[in-house]
Amino acid sequence: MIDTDVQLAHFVEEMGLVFTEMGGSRMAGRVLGRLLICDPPHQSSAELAEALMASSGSISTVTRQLVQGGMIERIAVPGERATYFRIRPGMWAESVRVRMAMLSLMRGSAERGLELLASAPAARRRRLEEFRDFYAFMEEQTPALLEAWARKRAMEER
Amino acid sequence: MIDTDVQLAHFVEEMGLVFTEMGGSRMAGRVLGRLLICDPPHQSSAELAEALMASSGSISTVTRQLVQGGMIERIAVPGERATYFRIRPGMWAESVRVRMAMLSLMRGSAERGLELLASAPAARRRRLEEFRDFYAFMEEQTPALLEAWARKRAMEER
DNA sequence: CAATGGTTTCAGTCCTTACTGAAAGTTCCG
DNA sequence: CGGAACTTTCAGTAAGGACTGAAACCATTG
Repeated sequence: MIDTDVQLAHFVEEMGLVFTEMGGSRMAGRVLGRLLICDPPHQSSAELAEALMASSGSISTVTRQLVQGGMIERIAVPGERATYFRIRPGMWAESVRVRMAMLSLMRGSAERGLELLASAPAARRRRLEEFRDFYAFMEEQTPALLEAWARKRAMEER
Repeated sequence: MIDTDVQLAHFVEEMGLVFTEMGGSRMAGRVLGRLLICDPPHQSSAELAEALMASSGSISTVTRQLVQGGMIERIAVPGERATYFRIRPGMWAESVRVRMAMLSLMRGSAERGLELLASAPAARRRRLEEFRDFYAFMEEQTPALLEAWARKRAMEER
């Protein structure tokens, strides 16, 4: 039916909004949304621009960001000028790894704070210690979480 | 020494930047940073405004947000007009719970997408299924993670 | 090597949202 | 109850970043 298209567009917009909610950019969410539902699973910049009614410029910047972030990848087809993009296999695990970098940013700040209070009474240091310990804990647990996900994936797939 | 103060201010600013990086607001990061290192551990709005060189207005809005998000709490002292704020015990676990709400937002979008492709071939649905499964998995694992953190905390403390 | 199809770059515009400052509101005290 | 200390509200401003559109760039084909 014809209004599947408009509903899919709606889904894409929703992804844009959810992404802004999570601190990302709207267009990045839209591109990912589109690449999640399109058929075939790869799209050229021009196709994305058309489908999302966005300028070629913003598609270019946002695809670059997503490629750098490991969320999507470029595909080249011999005898074609266009370069295509598709969801990168394993992108979800990758998104967690990216997030993990932020965890260690936080932990770093906590540690720098603790250095400043190196000679302060223990009671005053406690808040920062808990802060640091929490992010250290999260960082520590993340790899196991990703492994569990990989195992689950492997089980279900084959 | 006197330049501890300027270094602490530096820490506070760093927290502001890290927070923007994570999708929060700069001032929220500054307030949390300040509340992590200040002595005593509670501060009035006016004290925060002074220490952060911010307007009383922005302190008011940002403290409200942080209270609603479970990051800080209000303290009232009898016979005092000022209301004080301090880091809420357990704020780190709370921050994960807040984040978990976003996970379920994402899963919700994935599910709505899948409904749209209900009658599409399995190959086309696969990307969305992985998307949904991933966030479902994360949501599922989070409580256990928080319990592990709580246990660790309890062990070390007493 | 010119022409065409496609992508990137970049300067400028627009939109959003954080922040300010002043006025209004609240709470405690004499 | 009037006044002082403090906080919240709100309209307006400022700052930052996303997006556009046009021009430059690159690659493939005749």
